[in-house]
Amino acid sequence: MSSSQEQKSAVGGGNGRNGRAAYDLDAVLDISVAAFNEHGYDATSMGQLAARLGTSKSAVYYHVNGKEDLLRLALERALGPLEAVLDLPGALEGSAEDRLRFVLKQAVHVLVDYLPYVTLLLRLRGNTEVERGALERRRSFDTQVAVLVDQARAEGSLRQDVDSRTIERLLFGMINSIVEWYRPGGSLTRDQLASDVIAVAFDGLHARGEP
Amino acid sequence: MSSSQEQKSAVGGGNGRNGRAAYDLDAVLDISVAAFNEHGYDATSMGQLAARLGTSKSAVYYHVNGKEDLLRLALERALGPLEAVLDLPGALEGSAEDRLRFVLKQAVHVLVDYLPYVTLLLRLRGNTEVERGALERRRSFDTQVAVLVDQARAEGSLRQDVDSRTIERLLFGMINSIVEWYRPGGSLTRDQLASDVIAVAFDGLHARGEP
DNA sequence: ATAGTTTTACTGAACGATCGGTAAGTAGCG
DNA sequence: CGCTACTTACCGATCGTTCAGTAAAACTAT
Repeated sequence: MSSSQEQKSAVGGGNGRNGRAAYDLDAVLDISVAAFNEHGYDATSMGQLAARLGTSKSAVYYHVNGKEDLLRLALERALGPLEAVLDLPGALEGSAEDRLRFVLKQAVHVLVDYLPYVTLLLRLRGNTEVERGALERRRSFDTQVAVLVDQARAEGSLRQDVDSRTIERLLFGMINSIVEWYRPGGSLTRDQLASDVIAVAFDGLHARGEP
Repeated sequence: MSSSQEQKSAVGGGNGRNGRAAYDLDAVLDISVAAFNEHGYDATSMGQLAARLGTSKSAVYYHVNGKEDLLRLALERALGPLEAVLDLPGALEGSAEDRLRFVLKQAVHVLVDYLPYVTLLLRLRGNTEVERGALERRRSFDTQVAVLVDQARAEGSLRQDVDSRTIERLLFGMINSIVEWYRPGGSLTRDQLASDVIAVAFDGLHARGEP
């Protein structure tokens, strides 16, 4: 009954001319987003996408309505999980500092778990209505975190000498940059990365600071 | 005798049909880079560039060899000043921590002073040889800073519980993100921003910590 | 000072290539 | 037969780029 999304997916599919190949939407999306992230959305043509999928250009149009539709579907996969973080119990209960720590840690988790999709989101320029809509949702997320920073400052747990909007920007600058270098499967695990980020953000780089 | 580059520059140029309009290379570059940053390099056509310059498409080709040449010239304006930081006395003398602090602060200064050009650099995808060359130089810069982080750690001034390469990435994630939100002319000055970044990076967000 | 020449800074039209997208037809399945 | 998952062929638009021509400024010669 539940809407399933994993069925066949002949992703790397070396399907030749045998039977039915049957790409599903997930496979098309995964490969398309990978291409978008490698060359940029605008620099990636539908022809290149088709080549990577091992099919013709118009076969892609069987699965999606067009290039922009592909982008819209991909961005939803990043924005959905990200926005969901703010509704989790950990983001709603406890001290402002605890809630901030929770949201930041979860943001890192979403970033890593949906790495290609979030990467795509973070590189938007706002050229089309779809892009501007996604940027708007992202801005809304940032604003909600900025409120958390403000509350933590009012609580007295955060330094007062740096503007709170600046703090929020620098925090997400640090976190968002993860998509540019982190690749799962290495020695640095997702959870280790998240706690490293929180540690550096809250305690700084200095060696001192008794645990 | 010296090769001068500042001469006329009818940038916003409301040149009608009088005399010679005379754009110089600087004006063309400034306007082009602004357009690249607004819509992305690939999504910006030579036609749009010409429209913003108030001339025809082919007039642009009088000043530069082509779109990629425009990119190459613009990237040099970011990479030159950035690489120069590492040759300054402050980057070569003193303790590793002092040298690291100096380089980070100077990096923020370059970022702000050449904001549009550095912004363009930080958004490259490596589609062409020009882009790959620039990315290579940027990677080399990052590597040299990573060495500084390593030395500061060996000195005992930096925390040992986070991998030094991770530290360098997070540091530059924070610094580079500045191009996405900082605009000169506001209440936050260039120098204030630089010391905010250093303060947050080294001491963290926590309120505690006697100065 | 004037005429002739060269250089500068463009214009408008056109080029082949590639873009996103579509129309019509079809092979393999139940 | 009818449906799914394509294929080949093609469309108009736009891309970066080129080219022949030209008006105005700058330089040179008389």
